[in-house]
Amino acid sequence: MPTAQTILDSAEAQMRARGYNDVSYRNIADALGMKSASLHYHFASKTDLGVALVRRYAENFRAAYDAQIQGNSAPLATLDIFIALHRQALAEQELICLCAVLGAERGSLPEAINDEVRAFFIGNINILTQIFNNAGRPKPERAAKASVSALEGAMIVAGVNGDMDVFDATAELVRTQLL
Amino acid sequence: MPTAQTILDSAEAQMRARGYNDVSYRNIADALGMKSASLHYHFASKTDLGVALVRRYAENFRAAYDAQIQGNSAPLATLDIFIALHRQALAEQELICLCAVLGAERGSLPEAINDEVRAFFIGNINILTQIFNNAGRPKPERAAKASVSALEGAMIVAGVNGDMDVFDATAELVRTQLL
DNA sequence: GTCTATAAGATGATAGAC
DNA sequence: GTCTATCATCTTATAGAC
Repeated sequence: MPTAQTILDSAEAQMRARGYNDVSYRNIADALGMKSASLHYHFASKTDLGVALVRRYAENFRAAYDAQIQGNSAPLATLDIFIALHRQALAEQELICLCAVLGAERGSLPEAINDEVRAFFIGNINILTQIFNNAGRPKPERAAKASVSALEGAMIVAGVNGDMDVFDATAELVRTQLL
Repeated sequence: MPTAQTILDSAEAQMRARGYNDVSYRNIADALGMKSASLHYHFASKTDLGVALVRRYAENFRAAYDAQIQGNSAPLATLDIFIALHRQALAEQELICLCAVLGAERGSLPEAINDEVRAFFIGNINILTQIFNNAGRPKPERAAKASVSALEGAMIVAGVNGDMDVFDATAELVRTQLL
């Protein structure tokens, strides 16, 4: 595996647990048995690292979604795939969404990173708008905005409370929009 | 106004915009025209400051809620007050909920602070559980968990996207549970 | 590509004068 | 209560050897 990818892997895991500002080049280097100076060869600045990280995160999410929807699934089945994609890492590794973390720290982040976070949210809103639209729901974009918000918030509250039922109850509310 | 309160005021405004880890004793002191050493007289450690901050935030929220519900309002009217309490600071000052920010940074915070954040979420879930219960809704606690999650997430996504409609669309979804 | 060495600045925190 | 002065440590980042 290319070193740049292992750097992003470590950065992602740490930032999803502790936030952008608590993760340093040293933290990441230590976790990989490297020196912090070496990381600057792959990502000249922390901003570069952050931008690359969110971009990869969004691409991976989209790729996983595209791989799981087989052509013309029913809207509810497609929504359940979208929900499951959010649920996974939270249940298995207690990791919340990278963009929920970065979105909460927005005021301290370089605008280039905020732009990528926004693109992730808008991309997900677009995915869900299409699903709700296919189901013939009125105002599909508003349903999509509410769904993205609910699921992002659910990861944070479920994480703090140590209660996966918080996530599942929220997912149920999101699903009612297609029932 | 007591100095301790003005310190908390500045800390709250800054942390709700930039996160816990990007706000320092120096930042707060500068904003107040003081020296960082002086802050340690009022809050010996940053953990003490954080705990006091979340505790005051939860108390203020609860007091504002109690002041606005007049005795026996209808469930939907009461829910709208709860929603409006979340909407205010976001619309007027672009400040998201303190506990949404701290919840996102959970893995880097002292456990004493995480405990206060959890108490805030549980307190709000209890408030909403009572509202949904009064309305005769089945599984009122699950509706409450979903509502808290949705509103916390809505503040983050609305903030990043610069789109208050994200919040309002989410609030609408929360309200459907009483329609 | 990775290292050592280093820079300039920020951080939470303390001691002690006023 | 607030200050000056100071501390040990951490931060992002660079220069240059290997």
